[in-house]
Amino acid sequence: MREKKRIPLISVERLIIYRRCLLKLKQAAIAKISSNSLGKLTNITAVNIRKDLSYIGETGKPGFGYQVKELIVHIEKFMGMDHIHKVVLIGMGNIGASLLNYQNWQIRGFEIVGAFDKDKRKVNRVINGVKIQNCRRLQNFLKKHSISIAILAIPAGETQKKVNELAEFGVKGFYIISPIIVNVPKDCFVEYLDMISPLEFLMFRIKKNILK
Amino acid sequence: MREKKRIPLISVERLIIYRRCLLKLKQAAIAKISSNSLGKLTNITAVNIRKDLSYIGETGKPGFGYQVKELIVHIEKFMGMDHIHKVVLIGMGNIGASLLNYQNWQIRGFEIVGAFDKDKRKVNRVINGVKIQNCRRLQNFLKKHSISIAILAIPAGETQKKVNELAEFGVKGFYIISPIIVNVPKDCFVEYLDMISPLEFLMFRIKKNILK
DNA sequence: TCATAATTGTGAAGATTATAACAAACTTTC
DNA sequence: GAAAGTTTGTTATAATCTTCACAATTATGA
Ligand SMILES: NC(=O)c1ccc[n+]([C@@H]2O[C@H](COP(=O)([O-])OP(=O)(O)OC[C@H]3O[C@@H](n4cnc5c(N)ncnc54)[C@H](O)[C@@H]3O)[C@@H](O)[C@H]2O)c1
Ligand SMILES: NC(=O)c1ccc[n+]([C@@H]2O[C@H](COP(=O)([O-])OP(=O)(O)OC[C@H]3O[C@@H](n4cnc5c(N)ncnc54)[C@H](O)[C@@H]3O)[C@@H](O)[C@H]2O)c1
Repeated sequence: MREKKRIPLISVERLIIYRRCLLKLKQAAIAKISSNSLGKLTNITAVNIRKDLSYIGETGKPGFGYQVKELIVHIEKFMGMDHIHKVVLIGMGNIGASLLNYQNWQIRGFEIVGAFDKDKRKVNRVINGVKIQNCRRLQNFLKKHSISIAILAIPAGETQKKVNELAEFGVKGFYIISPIIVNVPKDCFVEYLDMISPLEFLMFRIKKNILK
Repeated sequence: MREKKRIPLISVERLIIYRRCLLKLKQAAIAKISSNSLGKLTNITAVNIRKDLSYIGETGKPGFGYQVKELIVHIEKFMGMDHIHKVVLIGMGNIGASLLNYQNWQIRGFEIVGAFDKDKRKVNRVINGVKIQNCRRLQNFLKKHSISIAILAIPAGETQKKVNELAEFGVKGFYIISPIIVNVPKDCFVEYLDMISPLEFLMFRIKKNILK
């Protein structure tokens, strides 16, 4: 038999959407769903969904569909969401504070265990039960709690510097909330969030009348 | 001659990145750049960049590269960023307030001209020079300023309802800042921002050691 | 129980996107 | 001003991703 191809990353991105949607179904006490119905809820074609799910192993029953709870577990297992991952948050301005106030971290698989800022006026303030710390404590904190993921919500101009520093402290994953692209050491991983570009993209689609 | 193919939307997403990067270069008084250097700055291959740019017409000079300022103008023209687009912001919680406090709207091509919340305690408060209004005023406001784009930063459960309402008021573009997928009328456009999924995706890549 | 309907999983085909290869155009250097 | 070096734009090729088509499996209902 030919070797099974690795799942495309774009399928993984959709798995995240499926899971998000399935969690809502579970909450609504809906026990089963077909690829067709899930497609209606996510605006993804049914066959695309089935193909995506086929990468993570058989999960459905012909003539029936998918057990919602089972499928959630299956996706989580595949994605390595076997436990709550601890992360630190750097930069407690508008976005940093918002993220710290976010109420659904657990369900998404994360916990913010440390919040840091370089501004002394913000240090020691408590947001949503987490005390903001001085950045000087970062190195020790990361070591003590063996954290390897950081969310950076600081000005774009500060970001590369901070990434370098954190990489030295052993951070392997960076989630950058700034409109900037950074360089990371070869064994590190980085993802970006530019909150404005989807709006620019939307504008373009409206102007050119591209409904997708 | 064969008809020129329409630009792929994925190329448009990259155009947005190029522009963002070029604006920084311009600010740093850098006048020219090659596809190669731009590739280093954006982590996109040079040939991919040239291909993307070829969709919007010839813009570079062989043996030289691109004029930064020219290229910015060219991209903006192509994308229809010929003026500042006015948008309204619905939901003045953590994210809504952050967005209203964002300092670079103009450079990204937008202006938030109205902010709305249903919570009476928030109404009439002023953030960054914009007074928060009661949602009841939405319809008139949209009409008066002929706004057709709304950013929704309200709880996921409220979003579909609000979209329906806004669509009736003539809004054509929706930027949804919630982990939810909505239905819009056929002639409407929607883009999403889920702030957490990139982090889930990052986690997956770390676990499976996928450096991209 | 058997026919009919629903639904999955997947190989093959089709569509889209990225990369390679290279001629043409421009710059720099001697 | 000719030769060498850059860099673009584009065609051809390769890789990736989506959709089609359909056999296989399960549920439903007469
Ligand atoms: N606010 C928005 O809606 C919005 C929208 C789009 C993009 N962004 C981007 O998100 C990022 C954060 O935005 P924001 O509005 O929260 O900014 P902000 O200015 O409100 O907060 C930045 C925080 O980072 C802290 N900081 C700065 N340098 C630091 C360092 N080296 N180490 C630790 N902390 C440091 C500051 O003290 C401040 O508290 C920025 O890059 C911004 O461009 C924000
Ligand atoms: N805060 C975060 O970091 C974060 C992270 C990920 C996702 N999100 C999502 O972003 C959205 C907004 O998050 P937030 O933290 O700003 O929420 P929030 O609760 O702080 O703010 C929501 C605001 O919307 C207002 N509102 C509610 N219903 C409304 C309606 N029908 N019309 C007008 N206003 C209404 C509320 O009064 C409130 O001011 C949510 O869907 C949330 O899940 C937030």
